[in-house]
Amino acid sequence: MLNHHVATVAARTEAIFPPSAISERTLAGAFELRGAAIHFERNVEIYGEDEPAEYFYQVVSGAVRTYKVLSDGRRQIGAFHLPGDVFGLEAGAAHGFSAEAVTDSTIRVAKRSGMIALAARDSGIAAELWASTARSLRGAQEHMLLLGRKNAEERVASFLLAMAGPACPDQVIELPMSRQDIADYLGLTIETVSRTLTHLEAKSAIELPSSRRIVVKSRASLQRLNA
Amino acid sequence: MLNHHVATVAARTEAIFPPSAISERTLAGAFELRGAAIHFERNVEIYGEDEPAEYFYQVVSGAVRTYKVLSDGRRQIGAFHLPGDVFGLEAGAAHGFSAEAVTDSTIRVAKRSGMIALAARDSGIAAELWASTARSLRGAQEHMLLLGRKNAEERVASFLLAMAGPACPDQVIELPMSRQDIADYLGLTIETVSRTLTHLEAKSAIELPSSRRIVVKSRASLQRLNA
DNA sequence: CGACGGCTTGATCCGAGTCAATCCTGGTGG
DNA sequence: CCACCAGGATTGACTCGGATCAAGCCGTCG
Repeated sequence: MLNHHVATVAARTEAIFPPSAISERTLAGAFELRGAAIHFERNVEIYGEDEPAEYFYQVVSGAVRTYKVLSDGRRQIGAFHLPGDVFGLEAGAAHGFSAEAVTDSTIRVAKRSGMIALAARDSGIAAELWASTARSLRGAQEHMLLLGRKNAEERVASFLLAMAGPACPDQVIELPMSRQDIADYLGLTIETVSRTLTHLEAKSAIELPSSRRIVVKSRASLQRLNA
Repeated sequence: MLNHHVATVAARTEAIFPPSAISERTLAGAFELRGAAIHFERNVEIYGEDEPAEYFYQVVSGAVRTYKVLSDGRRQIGAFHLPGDVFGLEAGAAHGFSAEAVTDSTIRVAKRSGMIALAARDSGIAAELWASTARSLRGAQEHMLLLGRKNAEERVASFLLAMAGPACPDQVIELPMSRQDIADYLGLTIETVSRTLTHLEAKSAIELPSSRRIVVKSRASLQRLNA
């Protein structure tokens, strides 16, 4: 989802409440209290499609990709989850897609049954659970527009703007994911992603000091591509 | 979403409870009691993107499309909603996408604020609200895979199988939507949709007695295209 | 009966995919 | 500290699936 919003909520929660005063009255707080923090190494599976959904997850550090694959191996990444993001919120009994660590990541894990019981008692938690799912849905809607109707240049520009977050001149983006991940997220091939980045550099919209680092030189020209 | 599941829940609810005994303990029941049924004519907007989200909606009869458009008019339909389906469930204050009636439709409308208040009191309602949103998210995930990674023939086959619902030999599909709607749902052009249908007919997977009616002759050959 | 809108069909084009070399570059071991 | 190596990234040549442009067709409704 590339959602920075949840991250700030989590950070704020930690800032306001010293550890001993963390409350279960918020989703982030509930994760703090009930969740074990587990470390996953790069490219390790967190859960697989159709596995029973036993836990809910929150990224503490690192990055996670959620995706589906066709039987012949074609992969579509639905979202990247960054620190603070909650994922794996299944209402049904089984996961609808798989999740893997993009980089070495720390993930807080909370029992689904416990969280649901908590939500049944506390309507505030229930509301946050719902809101978080609705936020994911909104991201998915936006992404369907990209996948169904945008060309390669527009897709890459949208991705860069989402990764860049709030405006800031000469912003440096540190990409946690490979070109293959970006391609599978944008519904393109690595070659097209690479060519498009090179092309954007030629137009001096961005700079590419290294393959995992991108400098946004002209946010405006990226935005123009977003229609 | 082409979700037949919710439809059956609604139908069951009506079957079990005579009107006077309808309970607010279920989402469908809450819609029954609190929702006004409104008629929308073909192609009429139900709500627009970025409008304040004042209501939740449930299809009683007809069909609804939810979609986003780019500034130059390119349109992506995220889901079709059939009788029983709930849509427009926004956790935020504004709608993230637009909704229009595909055909003349009756829509039950319930005040968002009332429904949220009800969910705060009744955790069962809260759970259903969340489950309904999660179901939409799952549909969106599936659709991202289609839009990002399937070819034209696979897209059309997936669509036909989703519209056909549970197996049944020589099943006749009555399409409520135009070729343009199908194209905008599948991320294709009308020409490609039309050609692909003709091609599937040539392979005797389907028959096309009229443009809004499709007979599934070989579910197996459609499924083979689904990978 | 004619006209209009939605659908189909055909011809051609083009953007992204495929296939095939390189080219880094970051990590390793000497 | 430097040379080497492997895997990811870039670049190029060519192909191809679906878009575009352009007629017709057909069913419906006045």
